[in-house]
This record gives sequence, structure tokens and C-alpha cells, in this order.
Amino acid sequence: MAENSSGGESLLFLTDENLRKGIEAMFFAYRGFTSDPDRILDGLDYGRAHHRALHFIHRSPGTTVGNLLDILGVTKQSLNRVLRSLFEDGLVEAKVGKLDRRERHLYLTDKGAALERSLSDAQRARMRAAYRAAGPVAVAGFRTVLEAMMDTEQRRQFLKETNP
Amino acid sequence: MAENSSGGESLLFLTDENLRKGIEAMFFAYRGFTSDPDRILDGLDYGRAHHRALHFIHRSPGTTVGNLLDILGVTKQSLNRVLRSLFEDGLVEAKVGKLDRRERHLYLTDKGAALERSLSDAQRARMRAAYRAAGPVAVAGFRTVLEAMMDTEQRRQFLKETNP
DNA sequence: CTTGGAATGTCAACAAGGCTGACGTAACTT
DNA sequence: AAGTTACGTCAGCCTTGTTGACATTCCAAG
Repeated sequence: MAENSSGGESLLFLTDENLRKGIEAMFFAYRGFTSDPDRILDGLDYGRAHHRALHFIHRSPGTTVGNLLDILGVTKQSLNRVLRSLFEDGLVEAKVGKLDRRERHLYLTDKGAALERSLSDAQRARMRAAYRAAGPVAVAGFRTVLEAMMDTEQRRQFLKETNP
Repeated sequence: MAENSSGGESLLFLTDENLRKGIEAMFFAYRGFTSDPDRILDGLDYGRAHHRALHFIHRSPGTTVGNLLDILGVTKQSLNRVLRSLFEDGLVEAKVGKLDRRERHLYLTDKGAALERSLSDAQRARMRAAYRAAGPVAVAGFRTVLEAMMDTEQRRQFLKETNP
């Protein structure tokens, strides 16, 4: 892609100082990014881990436990603790697979969908404000850099969803 | 800024679906972003919290504990536990303030600087690769969106550093 | 000079959410 | 029939966050 070739293209944006600012921007922005859902979760008996599970079950209804493990990148013990409380509180339900009856397909209940909505509304509101303030060109750049920052396999997965 | 005014400017980049993808991109990218330092820290007796402390002490040598508390946004008890182990292992040293002798000014030792360097080298390498692949225009957009995503006070602090 | 408050450190206890290891069961595959 | 996969679960450990209480030191204002 853009390389330091004939045209004397400036690579000033690759200085260590610039990279350090980018690193800190990621840190502070991620904190803002999670703060609104965190505040909501705070009152309830849930945490960020529950939010993540709700998000991905909402996004892919009927996903299996194994899929979720891959996406979230945690151990089954860790995920299981979270899922158990979501089952017990009636936010998520698991249905035995029809093709493969070992699999559990996960779905949000109405109650679960309601919580997921309140969490993602909050998160989207911040995202939307940031996008709107920055404009479409900046947003495209934002996405490009984020994708380039992912692990290769993660990026492959991520891009597959929208560009099948 | 860019508003839905006369020119029929497309606001398609603000759809819920697009925002959802942005949210997931943040999640996956942040994971990539932290993974290299995490891997290094794994062998040692340290974690991400130690990395953060080392980073900000490196960035602002002589910073006080109170400053660090503000930046990191954790409790003093939590920070203290981290700092204590860094003191004990000789990675950070605290000097009593000259003007105000209650304050402790924090500095990296040579050993601490060495670890900080190895961590930030790893993190910068990924950042640099992402920046290089995305190009300067995308990087500018990336930074703009991240800044817009921070909490107001955080953004003020962040921008103050480079634009004094 | 005294006193209030600020900056720091520290003890204790707890919770969330990661992890490993081991084991069990049901169901699919060969 | 045997092996593998998907899932659940028990037990224990670690890091990193939290609250609450309390001590120390020191600046600054009355």
C-alpha cells in the first residue's frame, strides 16, 4: 500500500511519538467506550462479561456455546459461570440442537433482549455521537486501522461477516 | 460539523448495523492491541496493570501518585498494590517531593525502563504495522474518532498534552 | 502555633472474571 | 464397540478492581 516510494511520501505519522499517542488514545477511548454499559450493569448483578455474552447472542441468535467460546476467547469454565447466571435469571435460554443434540443453541428471552437493548442503546449512542462528530471519512479510516490492528485470524472472521 | 443539510449528504454510516460493526471492531482490535504486551507479561509476575503504570511513569517521569491515580482511574489501594511490587522489584523508584514533601515522584529505574521498552516495543510494532497498512489519512480518521469517543474531561486532558 | 485538610500508605475483606486441571455424560463418528 | 466432540461442573488459584477504616506526614490558614 502507501509506501515510502518516489513521491517523497511523508512517513511522519509513523514516529514513535505519534504511535505512543495512538496507544494512549486507544486506552482512553476504550474506557469511554465501555463506561456507559458498565454504569448500567453496575446496579444489577452483572458485569462486562455478561454484556459481551448478551451482545453476541443477540447478534447471532441460535449460536452454540462452542461458537461463543471462539468469539470471546475465554475458557468454557469462565463462560459457563456467566451463562449459568443468565439462564437462572431467565435472560438467555438454551435449546438442544436438532442436527447435533450435543450442541446448545443460545437465544435471548424477551427479558434478555430488553437488557441487551438498553446496554447497546447506551453504547451506540456514544458511538453515534463520535461518528457524527468525526464524519464519514474519519469513520472509514477508524475502521481500517482497527481492522489492521486485529490478529490475522480475528480479522478474517470479522471481515467474513459483512463481506461473505 | 458534517450535517444532513442541503447537499443530501449520506448518513448511511450512522446506521445501527454500522455502529454495531464499529463496536465489535473496537472489541476485537482492543484485544489485539493488548495481546503482545500481555504475552510478555505472562512469564513474569506482572499483569496489564503493571504495564499501564510503567507506561505512564515512562511518559511523565517524576509524576506523582495522585497524578497517576487520576490518569489510570483506579483506587489508590489498587494502584498501591501494583506500585509496591514495582518498588520491591526495583523497577520504579519514588522520590519525596522537594516542594511538597508529602508527594512521591515516580521514576523508572534502568531495569524498569528496560521492561517498559520491551513492552512498548511490542505494542508499537503492531501499531506501526496497522498504521502503515492503513495509511496517513485513515490514521487521522482513527485518531479523530477515538478522541470523540473519550469522556469530555479525558479528551480535554488528552488534547492538552500535544496542543498546549 | 494549632488545627484542618490534603497526599500518601496500609490493613482487611470482598467480588468479578480470568485461568488450569480433572472428571462426567451424552451423543455423534468411525 | 471404541474413540471423539460438546458441554457442564467441581475445586482452586491469580489479577485487578472495589469499600471501609485508620495512620502518618505535612502544608496552609486561622
